[in-house]
Amino acid sequence: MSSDDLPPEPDDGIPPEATDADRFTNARAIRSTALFEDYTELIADLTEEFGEARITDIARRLGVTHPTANKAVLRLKREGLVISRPYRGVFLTEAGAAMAREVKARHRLVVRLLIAVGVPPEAAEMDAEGIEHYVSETTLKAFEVYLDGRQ
Amino acid sequence: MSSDDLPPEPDDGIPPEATDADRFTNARAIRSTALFEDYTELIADLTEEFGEARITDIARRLGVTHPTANKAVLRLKREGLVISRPYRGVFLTEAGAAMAREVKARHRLVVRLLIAVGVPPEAAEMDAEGIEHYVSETTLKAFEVYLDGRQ
DNA sequence: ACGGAAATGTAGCCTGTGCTATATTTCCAA
DNA sequence: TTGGAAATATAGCACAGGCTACATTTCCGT
Ligand SMILES: [Mn+2]
Ligand SMILES: [Mn+2]
Ligand SMILES: [Mn+2]
Ligand SMILES: [Mn+2]
Repeated sequence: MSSDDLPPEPDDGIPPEATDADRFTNARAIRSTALFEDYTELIADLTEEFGEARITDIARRLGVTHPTANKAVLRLKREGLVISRPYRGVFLTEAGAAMAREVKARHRLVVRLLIAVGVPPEAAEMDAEGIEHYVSETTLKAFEVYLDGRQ
Repeated sequence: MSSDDLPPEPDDGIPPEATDADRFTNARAIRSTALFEDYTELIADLTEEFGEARITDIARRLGVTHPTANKAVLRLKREGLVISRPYRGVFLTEAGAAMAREVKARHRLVVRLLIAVGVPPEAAEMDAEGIEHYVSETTLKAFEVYLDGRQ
């Protein structure tokens, strides 16, 4: 993103560990996509429930005003994640649907893992809404293995 | 924050579950403090290492430019988390130090738990940088219990 | 069929968080 | 001691993501 993906480092035998800056830069990058992930997941839910996702419903479920939801949908549109016509519902594109599926899977897995290690379901749901966005593919796989390994 | 803390709900026997909007609103609130948490934690680290935290070091470790770090420090100052004089180092106030301690404890606990369930240490460190901010007190307690309950 | 209510859109404001370019200050080595 | 390099500050731009106020469109009950 900012510097090279993984600077080769002069061959001094030291493994190219992730530096502090790498970690923070990674977290910042994720932060900027987290909102889109929540929107696509929610739009998928609403579409399943009602056949379409209306701006008002999106706004209410997210706890924001509708102008805020409307603006976000414009950004989603610009990114090719949704399509919509004025005064009509919002629908996911293939890319948007793919993101929704991916996020939903992550969401469920995080909740399951939290509950498995003893977190009360209510707290697990609450915390997962933020955590889900920061769980890497590697970590996700580890969660799966852990959850499978205890039937 | 936005509406009441927990609306009592007309006494219909239904337990006042956290609604979707509550979860998203919670996540948004946390998102706005996550940056401060990272700064205070980092300033504590630098102060321990070098006796003070210089803007340049803060910026480098976070992977941002120094004007960005400088502006953030102004906000931290306004919030009473740090003190600093122009062209000098940045120091935590008591409130800032308290936040740093709290965040660092959370950070370590999250990393430990991730590793305990099988996440590779490298990935655990990376993901924890984002996850740490979204782990509630309840979840943290559960992590402690889980980690203690295995030797 | 139509008129008011509900939904949606738009304008415009604010703050946060990033950046580059430039000015100022401090520090250090000759 | 002093001049250039390094560090820090400031100005100003951009965009995200909140909000309120107001305009427009759609929907629905009479
Ligand atoms: Mn979420
Ligand atoms: Mn989610
Ligand atoms: Mn962090
Ligand atoms: Mn941290």
